Amino acid sequence: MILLDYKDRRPIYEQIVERFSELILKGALEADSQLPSVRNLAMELSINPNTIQRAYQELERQGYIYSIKGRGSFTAQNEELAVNKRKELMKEIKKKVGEGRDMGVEFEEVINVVRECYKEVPKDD
Amino acid sequence: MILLDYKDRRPIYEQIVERFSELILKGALEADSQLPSVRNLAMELSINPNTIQRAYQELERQGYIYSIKGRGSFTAQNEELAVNKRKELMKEIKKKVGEGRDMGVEFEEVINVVRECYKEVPKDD
Amino acid sequence: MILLDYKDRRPIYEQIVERFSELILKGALEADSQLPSVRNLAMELSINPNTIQRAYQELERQGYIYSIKGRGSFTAQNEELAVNKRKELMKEIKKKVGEGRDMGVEFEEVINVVRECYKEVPKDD
Amino acid sequence: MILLDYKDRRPIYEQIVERFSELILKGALEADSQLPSVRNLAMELSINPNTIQRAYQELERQGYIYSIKGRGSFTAQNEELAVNKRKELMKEIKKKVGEGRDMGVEFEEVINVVRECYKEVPKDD
DNA sequence: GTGGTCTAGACCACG
DNA sequence: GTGGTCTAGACCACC
Repeated sequence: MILLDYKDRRPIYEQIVERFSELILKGALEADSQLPSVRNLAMELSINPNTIQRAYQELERQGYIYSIKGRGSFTAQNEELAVNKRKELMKEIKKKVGEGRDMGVEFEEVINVVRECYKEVPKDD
Repeated sequence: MILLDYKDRRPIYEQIVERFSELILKGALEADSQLPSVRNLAMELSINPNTIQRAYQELERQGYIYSIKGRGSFTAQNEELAVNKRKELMKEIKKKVGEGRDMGVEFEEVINVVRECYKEVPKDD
Repeated sequence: MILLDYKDRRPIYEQIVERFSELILKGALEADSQLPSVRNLAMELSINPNTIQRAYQELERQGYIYSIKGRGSFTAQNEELAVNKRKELMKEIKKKVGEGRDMGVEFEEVINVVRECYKEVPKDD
Repeated sequence: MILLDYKDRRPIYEQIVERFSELILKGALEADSQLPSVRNLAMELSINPNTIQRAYQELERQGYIYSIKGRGSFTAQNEELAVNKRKELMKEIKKKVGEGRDMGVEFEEVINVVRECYKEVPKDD
């Protein structure tokens, strides 16, 4: 469910946050479904529970999940978050495309890449 | 020429590296033109010369510039670098577009964003 | 009668305590009226009877209710409690107003807020 | 500068966050002035550096301070934050006054308390 | 020196 | 069992 990349410069907790937020935004996790417990996930990934704790806390702060002491952590499925994320994503794409244009990438080349993406069959991993 | 953002999470030297590599790749700096000396640039930006030194080292390591002892540092204008950078950029765009697709962004929406980018007059920032 | 907020950071039992003490202090519950039984309330709220038990214990400890073995729990309508609560409330208001003053809130602004509160028709929530 | 209350139910890091945000909002700390280093403050308060780290991280997240690796942490003096905080404060006061009203506190009593607050000479502690 | 991340292990409150 | 806080101590990147 979660794959860690220790060579990645980003901290582990951030990778976990990104992975879960992705799953939630894609709708791969249903609303109010329970996440693995802090201790279990820590064992599974062979890392310290504190690191999971931190990731979950960040996810809660960002509105992706909510945690109840003594019960567990659950997905929040906030539609507003998804909208914002999509907007942000489009902005990033725009920025990247702009950079490419400045470096001499042709319009058709970009279009082809986009077309390729949408040819593929969407897959949940 | 260089604007530092102290509130940016990235280290200063990385900001400098990115700025120069951008200028070089976009062709804003001609080949073999001389960069400001470590000491001058450090003074101008009011930062430690070590930080500039580190940025220049990194730029040299990546092939963007070359240094001649006692003479200074010069832009390398390496075409291979530009090709790689463009490839990398396209990969990133592909990844972002894929994410958008998984989150329900429509094909046309992406195409429109790309079109918009190419309608604008290219500008240096 | 009782609404639980699972996303609230405060423990369930504390929410129950607060709700009952509020009802009692406001006079919404008459003196010596019987509270729902631990078992019934637990069923109604779909939570563990232990949690209700704990809430009732806390309410008894604070003097809001009294329990008779085999009979049930009853409201205490303790006038002293109400006086203390009012004093505590005034202290809190004083503290908040002081904070506001330190942050530059004008005297008139506070007075207006207070006036507004007393213009409204009192409502039970 | 910071006083910890170990009897307080709130976690230590939260007390630190509150204290600093108060000082910043009141203007007791000038903009861009350096905060004590994580290690120093930890030593001074005889607590673990991680706890300070967490407090500073939270302060940064909320926009009260900004931290630069290798340099230190600095106050941000964000005016928007102050405005929001004042609004929030007025809301809280309104709520408390409403509670008091429901419990039989007279209008004049509240007004007197407010007047008292504004009679006092403002003091920084 | 600075902030930032992580581990190991403990204790608490909650259900 | 659950999440939340804290300590002690380590290592890293940055300046």
